[in-house]
Amino acid sequence: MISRNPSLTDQVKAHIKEQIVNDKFEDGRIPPEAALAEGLGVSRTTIRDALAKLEHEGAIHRRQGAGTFVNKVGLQIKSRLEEIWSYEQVLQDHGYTPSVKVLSDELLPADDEVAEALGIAAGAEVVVIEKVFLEDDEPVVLTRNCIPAGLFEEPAHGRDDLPLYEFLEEYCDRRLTYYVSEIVPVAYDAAQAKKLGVKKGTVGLAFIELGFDQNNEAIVHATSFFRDDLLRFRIIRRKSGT
Amino acid sequence: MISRNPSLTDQVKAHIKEQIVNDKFEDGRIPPEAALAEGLGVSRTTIRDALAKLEHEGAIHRRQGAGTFVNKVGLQIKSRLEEIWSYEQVLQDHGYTPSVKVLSDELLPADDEVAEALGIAAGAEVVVIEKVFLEDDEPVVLTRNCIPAGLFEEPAHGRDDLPLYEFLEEYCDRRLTYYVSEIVPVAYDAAQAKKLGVKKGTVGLAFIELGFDQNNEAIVHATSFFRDDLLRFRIIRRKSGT
DNA sequence: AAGTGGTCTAGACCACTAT
DNA sequence: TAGTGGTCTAGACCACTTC
Repeated sequence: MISRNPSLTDQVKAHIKEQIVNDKFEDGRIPPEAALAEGLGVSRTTIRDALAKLEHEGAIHRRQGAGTFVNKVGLQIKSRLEEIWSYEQVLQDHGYTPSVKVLSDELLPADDEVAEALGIAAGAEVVVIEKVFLEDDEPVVLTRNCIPAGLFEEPAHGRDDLPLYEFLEEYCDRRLTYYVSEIVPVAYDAAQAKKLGVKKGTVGLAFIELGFDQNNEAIVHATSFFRDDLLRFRIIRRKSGT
Repeated sequence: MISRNPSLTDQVKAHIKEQIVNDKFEDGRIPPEAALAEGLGVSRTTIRDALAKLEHEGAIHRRQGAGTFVNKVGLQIKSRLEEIWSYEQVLQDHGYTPSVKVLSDELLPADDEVAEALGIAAGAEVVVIEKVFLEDDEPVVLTRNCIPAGLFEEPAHGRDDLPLYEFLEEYCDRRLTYYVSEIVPVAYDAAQAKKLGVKKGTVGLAFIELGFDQNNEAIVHATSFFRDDLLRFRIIRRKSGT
């Protein structure tokens, strides 16, 4: 029936997700795992892996002994904090048509905090790209990315408007795999407020984060500032055997 | 070797985690899955499930073809946003010795927002418990929980200082299984500032959230306010095939 | 070429829920 | 008691990294 890559599990997941969003399951009840497995000609393990992913992102709810059900509340959640990858995508998910404006793209000596986080010498050069994401000329997100200059094999001319992970893949040959993000409430200073189109002192959310590549090396220090009146983040918090 | 409950997977996970934190693996390299499976007398699936959980919480890093490694950065993260369950635990993880003070415990008519979120009639009665969590008499977290009065089989006398999930299990016979949380930056008003021991207008983080039970029913509406100078949240953000 | 993690299968049994 | 999801096994093959 199906080809590899994306994996069988991901194809099954997409298949079930599609049926969910198109409301194909009566009473919000999803068929038993055994029935799904037989119906799609795959093993129950594959079905379970797909359902586990759907449950994790809040689309379904499973109860041992009872069954698997569509989770209406979870389906409504846009911009799940732990899954944010590109701000263009976040804005699109909110129904906006996003655009991006590069405010600056400079080679600067790293300040101490950034240098330590990236594991480079204090004062070593970093490429600093400042961007703002807008919808209909209204700023929603302001970002500042610092990338060690040593990572570049050649100067990156003019493509600094690319999503960061594409930019890093293109010019540094590194794949961004995860961020460790600190969530900080801030009152915007004059400079930030101007770039975000709000009054000085307006309250907003900031991410201070470090991005790592496939070899678990820190490759980017990023700070992002958000318009709380235009974009809010949600997250599903579960009990977990830490 | 081992008994069920906690599951084999969780026992294996705890076993490996212990070796990680005690630095038993040379060069931060974790043995191949096949070796772990043979060594512990379990199947490779069980090992993989345990490693998947450890990777998800940031303790390890896996690379196809290369191996499995200890993730020093991830290990240092306390208070991972998506895993917070009791604030006592959060404060303990930060090395504080927490205490809790109940500010109020009343039966009130629900306001419209809370009533709609909980799916009860506007003005229906809710039990409202306001608590503050402290370390050395210094407030760190302020919470306000609203529980539909109809969930109580008997009045809950005096045990409102219990962690919320224990309280709900004890008096309402419901197990809190997950929260959907909205993350909001705020400037504290006079009343909030006084309870948190900060100046009016201080910036902080708030959670506005809805807690669900094992049957996916909303059972509690909660708001929490934090002292940003004493407690910060972190999260690992990964690419995920949504 | 050897060794690693990633995907998938087929099947067994357990724990829990409904009726 | 029947049916559901949860755990675990043993084994096959694939994709990728390392040497």
